[in-house]
Amino acid sequence: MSARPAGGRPASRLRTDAARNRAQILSAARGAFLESGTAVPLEEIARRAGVNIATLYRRFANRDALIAAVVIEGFGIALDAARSAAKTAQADPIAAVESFLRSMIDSRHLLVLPLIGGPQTDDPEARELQHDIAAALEEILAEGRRHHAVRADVTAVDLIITAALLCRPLPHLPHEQATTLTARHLGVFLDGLRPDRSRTLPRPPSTEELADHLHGGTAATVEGQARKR
Amino acid sequence: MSARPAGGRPASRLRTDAARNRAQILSAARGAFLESGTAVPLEEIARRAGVNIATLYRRFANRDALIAAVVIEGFGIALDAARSAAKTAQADPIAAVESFLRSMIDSRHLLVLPLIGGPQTDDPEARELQHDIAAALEEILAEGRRHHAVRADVTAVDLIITAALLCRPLPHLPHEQATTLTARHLGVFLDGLRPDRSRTLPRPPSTEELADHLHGGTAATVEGQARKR
Amino acid sequence: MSARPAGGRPASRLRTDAARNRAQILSAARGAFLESGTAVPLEEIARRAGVNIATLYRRFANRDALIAAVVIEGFGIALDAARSAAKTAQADPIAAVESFLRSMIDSRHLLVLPLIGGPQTDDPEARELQHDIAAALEEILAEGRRHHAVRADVTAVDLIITAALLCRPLPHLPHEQATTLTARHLGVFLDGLRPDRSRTLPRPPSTEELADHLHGGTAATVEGQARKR
Amino acid sequence: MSARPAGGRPASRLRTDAARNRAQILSAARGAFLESGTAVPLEEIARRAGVNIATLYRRFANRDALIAAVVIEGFGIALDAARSAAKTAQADPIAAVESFLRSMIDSRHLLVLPLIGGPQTDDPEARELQHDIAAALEEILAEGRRHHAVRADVTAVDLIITAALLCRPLPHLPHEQATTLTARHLGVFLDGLRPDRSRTLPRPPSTEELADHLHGGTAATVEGQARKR
DNA sequence: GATGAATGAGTTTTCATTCAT
DNA sequence: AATGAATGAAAACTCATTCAT
Repeated sequence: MSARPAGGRPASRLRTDAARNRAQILSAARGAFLESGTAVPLEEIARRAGVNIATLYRRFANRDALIAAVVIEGFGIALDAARSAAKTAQADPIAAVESFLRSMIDSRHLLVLPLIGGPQTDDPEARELQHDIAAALEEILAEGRRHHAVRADVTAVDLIITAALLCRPLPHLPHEQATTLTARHLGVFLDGLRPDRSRTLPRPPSTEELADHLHGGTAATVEGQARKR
Repeated sequence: MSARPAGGRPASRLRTDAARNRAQILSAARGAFLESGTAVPLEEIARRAGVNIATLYRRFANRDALIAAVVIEGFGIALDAARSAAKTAQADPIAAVESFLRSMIDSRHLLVLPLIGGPQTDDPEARELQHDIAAALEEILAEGRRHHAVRADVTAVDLIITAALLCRPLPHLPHEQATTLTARHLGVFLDGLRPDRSRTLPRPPSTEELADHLHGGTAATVEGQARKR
Repeated sequence: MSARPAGGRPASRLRTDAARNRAQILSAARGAFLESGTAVPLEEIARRAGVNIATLYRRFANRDALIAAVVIEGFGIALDAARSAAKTAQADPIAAVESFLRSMIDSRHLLVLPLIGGPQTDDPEARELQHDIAAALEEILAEGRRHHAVRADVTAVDLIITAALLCRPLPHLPHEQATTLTARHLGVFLDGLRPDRSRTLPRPPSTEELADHLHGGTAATVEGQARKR
Repeated sequence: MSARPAGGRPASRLRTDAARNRAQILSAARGAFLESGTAVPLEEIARRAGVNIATLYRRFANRDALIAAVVIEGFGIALDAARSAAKTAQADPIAAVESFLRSMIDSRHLLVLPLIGGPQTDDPEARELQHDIAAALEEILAEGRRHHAVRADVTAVDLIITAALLCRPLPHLPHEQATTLTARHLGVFLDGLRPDRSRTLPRPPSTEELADHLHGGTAATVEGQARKR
């Protein structure tokens, strides 16, 4: 489990009711982002949370801050999953990979597009979490390579990308079918992870090249945040 | 190749200049959607296209109509790719699958999220195109199964889903890196397609179950269209 | 009968098809004004008339010109009614008044608010028609006074005002009920026209005072043209 | 006097400043509707009221809501007038009718086309007010019939219609002349109300037939609201 | 003479954000 | 700390009017 509370920034100094408001706003934001994109009117989020818009603003300076908080929440969950999977890596590395990715898929409604595919945030806390996630995954892969259980040319970044691909919703499909189809894709992918591979993967970008982009930087979202407003 | 011009709806009865404007608007919309999401101000699209906003409205009744047109354009391209790949399926089915999926990735800037993952449209023309794409892919897979070149439990829908996953941009990454990482994911996936599979895929939804959703229905886009406005 | 064709400006020099277009536009305008007010989009009038908006503009320079034409058409009808009634004034003056006012009510869908209450126009032709109407009505009243059949303090302007009041639609009521209620009001009014009057009317504005306003001038419409656009 | 403040909807739960704004907007709307019709740009109303357009929208969801509020305000005034007149009915019924109708004319700038002739609203509050007005007028007429001071075939609806006819502005005429001419028409009408009538009125629509239309229903305004936009 | 097309100039409407209570 | 209220600034959408075919 991650050391910090999954919700992100310590809500320590908040009055009880204020803390409850904050949690409700985060939860409402998650749902609203999921249903209507990160460009939903903040007023709708406030309404869902049952608080006044001004209260939302007191808690989160602006839309970006709110997005960041939601993303960090998701990263916390992802980190928990990665570390949890890493603990089982010695016994069965590929099962650990599967466990991580399945866990990601199962809680993708909580993640709300964290990882790379999701809403932009350059919050330092988010960066740190991403770094820790990569480390845990690398640990799993190292174990896999040592046991010749996983093809050697796969990296932690590949797993993160895979998680990003799989977690993004297929908006036209009902949840259950989307889950099934995603699981099928994952099944094929996991089979492809075995070391008796038949094809060579293109050289991955170096970690350095990637570092900046894995985190902040300028984003070009396709379906994305659209206007920042 | 598809019979219809890749541009989608027959621009038949349009005056020459009007047809040119229409094409420019579509192209501008594609680019703008790609960069800023489908919620970009229509005025920016008009500006990019070098026409007045009212001209855009004369051609496309509203944002949804414009999105539908862009999607249909993308579906046309996807159909061309699927049919083109199907022609080579007899020689090497798995190469045909690879050809289709690479083609999708390479032209994802033209597709602008068509297939399942993309912006919603229930245009009947879009439905028809989706149906034709599925048919061409099924043809490839049938050939693959006959030659024992492709695992038997994979369906056309799996390929469509895969294309949808791979085509969606990783907004935080520069184009080149995104392409590389996507190609790596694809490499693993293709290896997983081989028939000597080690794991069983969950039962796919029946075509009937899927049919409705592959097309219209209620959408819940995450980063998606955001508010319809 | 009025000398000129009721349609207003002689459509003499128009090609046959152009003349037909002009008539269709006028008719469409009448209906549209009646249903949706004089601020209806001109494009809707064109659509109703089955012609292109540019054709409408070729025929009528702008909204005001179109309104004027419709009003003049109505004035022509009113003048016909007044003259027709005047012919019967000698036999029964008050019946002549009744005939005129009923005739106005019956054809109010053709009048589209001409007279004073209606859409503004300062077309000289309209002024002339108004003058002629007043003259015919005065003729009736003179006869009525001579026979002591009509109270002496009523003037042609009173009748015009009455026609204006009665012709304006009661938009919330179905046609039939509106007609009945208007007829009832008219009945009471006609009874009040008898010479054995019990009350004194306030002094009417002099013809000079009125002249300008009976015609053009600045208008302040209440439900009126609204924005000139 | 009516129990409710003439301003209509109880501004109860509004903050003091907000209530003041609301009143200013209503007043500005009344004036603007009067001068330029109910299709005036809402922005102009906001400007007159000295508030931002968004403030207007916060108070009134759209043009129709604003119109309804203005109409209700007018109905409140009309009800006050009717009840006030009813109190004097015993002494002189016809004077009470006159008092009501004159009162309507005098405050027609406050009414802004309430009653039947005016802008459409199907607000339940408006319906109730209309019903109460009719009741008060019927009371007057009953008294009149009892004293043989008013012809027996006249109903409350006739008086409402008369008020509607008289209150609608004659837009081409300056206020003073319009008032004089309206007063002259009223004079004749009142003389026609006397019981020694010479003509029979057409059968009035039953209250039931009328009920629905006196209130909501589909409207077809001539100069009216014009497009709803 | 007629029309498809284009556009400039509004108008309505919606938000993010700030302020005063 | 929470909220009702206000607002500036952007969009979306609509029209009258003109132009080129």
